[in-house]
Amino acid sequence: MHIDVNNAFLSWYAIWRLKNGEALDIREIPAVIGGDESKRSGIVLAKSNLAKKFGIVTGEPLYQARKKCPEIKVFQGDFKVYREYSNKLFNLLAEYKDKIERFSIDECFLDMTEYLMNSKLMDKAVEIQKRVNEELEFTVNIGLSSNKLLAKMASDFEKPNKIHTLYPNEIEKKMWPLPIGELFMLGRKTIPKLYNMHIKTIGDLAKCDKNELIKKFGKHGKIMWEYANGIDDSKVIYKYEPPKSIGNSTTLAKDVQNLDELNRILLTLADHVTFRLRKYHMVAGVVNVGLRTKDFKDYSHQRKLDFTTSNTKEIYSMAKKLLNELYKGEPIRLVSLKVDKLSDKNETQLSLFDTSENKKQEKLDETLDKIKEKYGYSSITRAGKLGIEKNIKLK
DNA sequence: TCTGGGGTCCTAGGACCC
DNA sequence: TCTGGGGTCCTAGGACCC
Repeated sequence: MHIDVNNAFLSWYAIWRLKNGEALDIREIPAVIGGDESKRSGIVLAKSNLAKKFGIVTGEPLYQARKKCPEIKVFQGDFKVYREYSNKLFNLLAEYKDKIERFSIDECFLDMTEYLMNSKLMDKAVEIQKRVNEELEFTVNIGLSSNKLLAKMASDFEKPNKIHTLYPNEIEKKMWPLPIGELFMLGRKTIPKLYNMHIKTIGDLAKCDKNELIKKFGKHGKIMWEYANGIDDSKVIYKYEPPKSIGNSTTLAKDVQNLDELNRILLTLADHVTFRLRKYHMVAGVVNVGLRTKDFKDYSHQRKLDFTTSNTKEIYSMAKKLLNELYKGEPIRLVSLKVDKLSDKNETQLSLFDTSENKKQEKLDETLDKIKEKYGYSSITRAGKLGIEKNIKLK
């Protein structure tokens, strides 16, 4: 069973507004959840059903959405609200299954094999949908099938508040007529290539020669052929999986063409990334710094550390080195910092160079983290950063 | 006032080893 | 008798997801 919240960010924000005394339900008007245009993050993150009728799509710039529908209302939303409602949904679902794969903030898979066997699966889906409607006051689409890919494809059929099945014997009728762009894992780069090969529907793709696709697209070719044929043997992953990488990036309100300023932005990112890393009790083995120019060219440098660490100063020191190698002096739109090759702190061998200076640094991080946990992330900051943070936004 | 932010996985090429 | 073959590790870039 795949469960997908309809217009998640917008629905959840709408409910939260109503609970906080607002009269207008933004689900009933042409509305979107969007970024902040003055900070150059003005894109559509979610849309109401009425906004969808105007052809507004997720990910497009707000100004384009406004061209499609001049009276569109834009709301900024609130990530804390999303997390709260997401948790409510997963707590409700936990009453049905201990095995839940949280696929994203608003999507999950449930392994309902035992219900599939005694053909009670549809009854369960109806019951879950009804409870979500009544108790949580939003709607979900539910997809049912014999594997994850088909269940996910099914939940994407007609919306909102619908339950669909897509069993193997329904593939030809329900999935093959759809345009290839509807298939999971076919994105904006692959679709035009397939179109050039006169492959326009999922059915066209399914009937292709598998080996030809592999020759042309490698591993991805194999996956797209299998998905088009409804083949997927992946399991519902219900165990906690620690993150493999942690990163933060920021689009700057104005392009920056100054290495010192980029370094200060990087320090802010380093503070944030390492704070999150330490919250997971993990250490990193690789540091990656990326830049996006004003023409949307992305480039990055990464380097392995001689040791693993979660210390702000050490990560920042490497990040700074990488930025200095990377930066060629052009106007920069976005700066990113990512740590990779993560491992559990307690399972990591102590560095041979675990000096008293390192211990002091670790103590400093710990102390600052505690203050941030207790009084809020921005309760304490660096003197050198005061005044520049208006060009950066971090949640 | 044109184009977010956080992730995972894959590929290609180069360095280096035996 | 100019330059094999197999492997690992590392880095840069890109595709895709929500």
